[in-house]
Amino acid sequence: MSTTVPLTAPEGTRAALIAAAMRLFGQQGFAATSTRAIATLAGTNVASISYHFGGKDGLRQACADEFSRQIRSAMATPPAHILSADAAHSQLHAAVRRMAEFMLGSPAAGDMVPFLIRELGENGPGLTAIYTELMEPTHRRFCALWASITGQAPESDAVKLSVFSTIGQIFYFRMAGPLVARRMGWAHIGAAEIDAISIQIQSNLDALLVAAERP
Amino acid sequence: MSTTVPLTAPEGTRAALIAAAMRLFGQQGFAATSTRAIATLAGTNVASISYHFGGKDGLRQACADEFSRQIRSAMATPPAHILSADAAHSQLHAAVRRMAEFMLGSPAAGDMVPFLIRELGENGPGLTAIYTELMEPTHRRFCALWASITGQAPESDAVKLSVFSTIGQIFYFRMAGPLVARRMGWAHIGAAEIDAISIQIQSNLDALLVAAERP
DNA sequence: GTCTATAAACAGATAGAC
DNA sequence: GTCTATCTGTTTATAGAC
Repeated sequence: MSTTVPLTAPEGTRAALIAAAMRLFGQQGFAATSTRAIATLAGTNVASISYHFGGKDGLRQACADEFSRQIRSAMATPPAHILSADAAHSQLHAAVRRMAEFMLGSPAAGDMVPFLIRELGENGPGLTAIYTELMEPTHRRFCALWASITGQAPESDAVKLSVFSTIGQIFYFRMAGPLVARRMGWAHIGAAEIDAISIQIQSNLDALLVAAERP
Repeated sequence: MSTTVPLTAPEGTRAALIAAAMRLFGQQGFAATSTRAIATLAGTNVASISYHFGGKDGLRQACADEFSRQIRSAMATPPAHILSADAAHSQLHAAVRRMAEFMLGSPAAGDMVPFLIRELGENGPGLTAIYTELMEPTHRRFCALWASITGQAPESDAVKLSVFSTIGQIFYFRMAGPLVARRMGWAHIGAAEIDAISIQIQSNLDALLVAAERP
């Protein structure tokens, strides 16, 4: 059913294995994916997995590392100096919108978002690297923007939980996508549907910000 | 690490198998769980799985059915007639709070919530039954309450997405629990932490309702 | 209905040729 | 570095005794 997007241009067996594993882990989950299937998709043999990564677990970790690496290079971290409330508001909106479109519009994200979702659902070992290198900085930056808007303390529990609430909506709509589509009467989740969800999340964000400004 | 709660009082091999499978599927996922482990935990033999359920897949479906059955009997569906905005507001708050505590405070929910989370993450076949028998009615009821409060059309896209946004937060805090705890500096998610999350979600709910009332 | 024993396929890891 | 062949253990499913 998924459009058979070709794997990333193979620059060596090692990279091909990571690309193949990321796709299959994301589609079927870690336990359900055999090393043989990975090797076949990568155009190589099973033994190369042990050679390059020490085993299936090592390949999983390598996928998580590659995930963090690609996302970090894709998301240039802006300076995020002290901002006016209005500027922070625009930045936060843009960031949330970008994340929503990235998470929901998988074609752009390739095989990485399904992999992340699986790893999150399975509480995989790769999450530690992804957390420290990607999630924690992102969340911290969102909190800083949030605080610039509402005047709250950036690292207060209230701000942290509010940011999690917003990010959580994005993740939920991604994970429960099929169920949401069914309830909404959507045949599938295309550009229009992603737009509707994204707008809803941004509207929710504003509602939360307004409430936080007037406590 | 998890407190070794005894399985539900074994009333026959069939029930014991379902209880054991629900726990192991929830803890490790479907693919990572062997039929032998299930049979051992259930105090029976592997062959009984094929006998009673036709195979591992049949057992998974039986778990999903049992899940829906238990939740439906636990959640008596109130009449939900036409309500004043205030009454609807109280009911919606109570319902969201109950769901949050149920989803986050797993001991009360036993092995069912982890199973549901796994099934959701894996997009398992059991979800169809769970959706039609549990999620759809619940979501519909929430929408009705929401509409009674804001005056919107109960089955409008805006209301449906708003309800999903609220429910989604609960699911996210459950799924990403370990990550959230780490960022919050929580050693674990106990009663106090569940309370903090629940209060946050209810506060978010109010913010969304206020925004919906004044468009 | 329950169980033991076994079948047949598959898993991940590795030895060793090239 | 890459590959074939193989080892060892495990998987689900089933045959057949009780």
